[in-house]
Amino acid sequence: MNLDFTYFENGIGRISGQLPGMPQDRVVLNRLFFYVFKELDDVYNQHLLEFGLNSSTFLALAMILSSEDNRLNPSHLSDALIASRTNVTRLADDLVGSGWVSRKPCTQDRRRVELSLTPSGRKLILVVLPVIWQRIEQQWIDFSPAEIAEFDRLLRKMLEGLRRFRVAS
Amino acid sequence: MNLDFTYFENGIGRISGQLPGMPQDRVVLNRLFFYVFKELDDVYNQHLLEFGLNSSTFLALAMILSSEDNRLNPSHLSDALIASRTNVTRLADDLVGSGWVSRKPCTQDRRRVELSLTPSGRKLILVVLPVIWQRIEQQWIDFSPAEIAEFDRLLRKMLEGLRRFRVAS
DNA sequence: TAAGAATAGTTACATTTGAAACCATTTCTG
DNA sequence: CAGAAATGGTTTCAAATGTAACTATTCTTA
Repeated sequence: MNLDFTYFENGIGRISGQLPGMPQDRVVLNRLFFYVFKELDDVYNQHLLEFGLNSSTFLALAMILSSEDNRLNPSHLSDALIASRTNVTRLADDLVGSGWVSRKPCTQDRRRVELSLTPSGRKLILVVLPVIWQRIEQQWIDFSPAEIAEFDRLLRKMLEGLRRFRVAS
Repeated sequence: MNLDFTYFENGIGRISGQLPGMPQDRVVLNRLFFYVFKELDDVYNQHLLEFGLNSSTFLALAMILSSEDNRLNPSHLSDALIASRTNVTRLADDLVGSGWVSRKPCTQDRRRVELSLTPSGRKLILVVLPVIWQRIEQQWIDFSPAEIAEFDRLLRKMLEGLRRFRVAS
């Protein structure tokens, strides 16, 4: 797949020449976002493949590791991953099937389930995390701390703008 | 689906307290990106629904409109949309089925196909574009021109960092 | 405290998308 | 110029993910 942004930019430029009223810089910005996201997702899935993981399974393991007492409900995982509960059920099936996670009923609330890392799952994520962190540092190596802080600020501001902008449901 | 970023941030904070060496600000930045993207995609799909469109069909119509002579090959569309040729075939099927696009064989190169807007497709996209532009302006209303320019610069810089970082294929 | 509402997880079904294989055509190259 | 390689489009198959319906349990409230 070709990830050349110029196809889009040229098109947008031609429309802007024909029709008045396009907020061109912001249209480009929204679209640029798709390109960067696509690349980000692809690149990390590539890097995780060598460990038998993808961004969902990796993040799930990391979130269970980060939980108190090594226990996490599927619903919380669903929130942390921005994934449907359906998908988290399936994800848990996979992780249990791979022997990285155990699934036990919760005694306090019998509707719930508790996901925990098995020793093998814990070992895996503790190997993978430092490798991924190193690569994240590589990825951002040309950014100054000030640029990183500003990027963070702009992203959160964009998120707020989008939420205000949601269609009422 | 809950789009609360704090689930992730809390988890990442706990891991950082346990394991040394996490570039926390950049880890958060990468993840924040997923959240913003998800929201962006959702919101615009919501807004396009009232016209019977989604972000793919909308962008396809816009790209054909922007093409020279109102003609565009599926392959070019695939590049502009960052979508597989498989998917563009299907997209074209839909658009032709809805009566918005016509599909004709190309006389110069008989491997190719030419997608053009029908009068009805042209009418639709000319109605939708100004509406969407207005909403994009709303979405970005709190951003100064300097912030927009800086955001653009940072996104392109991030894209470059990611491309250098790709696994050799 | 009993009935209704809400929550947790799963299942069945549908949607979206891409990879790989395939055919037709065009371009490259020895 | 003939065979090999590349390109354009489609089809087949598979992977990923979501919605809605469903069961079991817990919470709310009249």
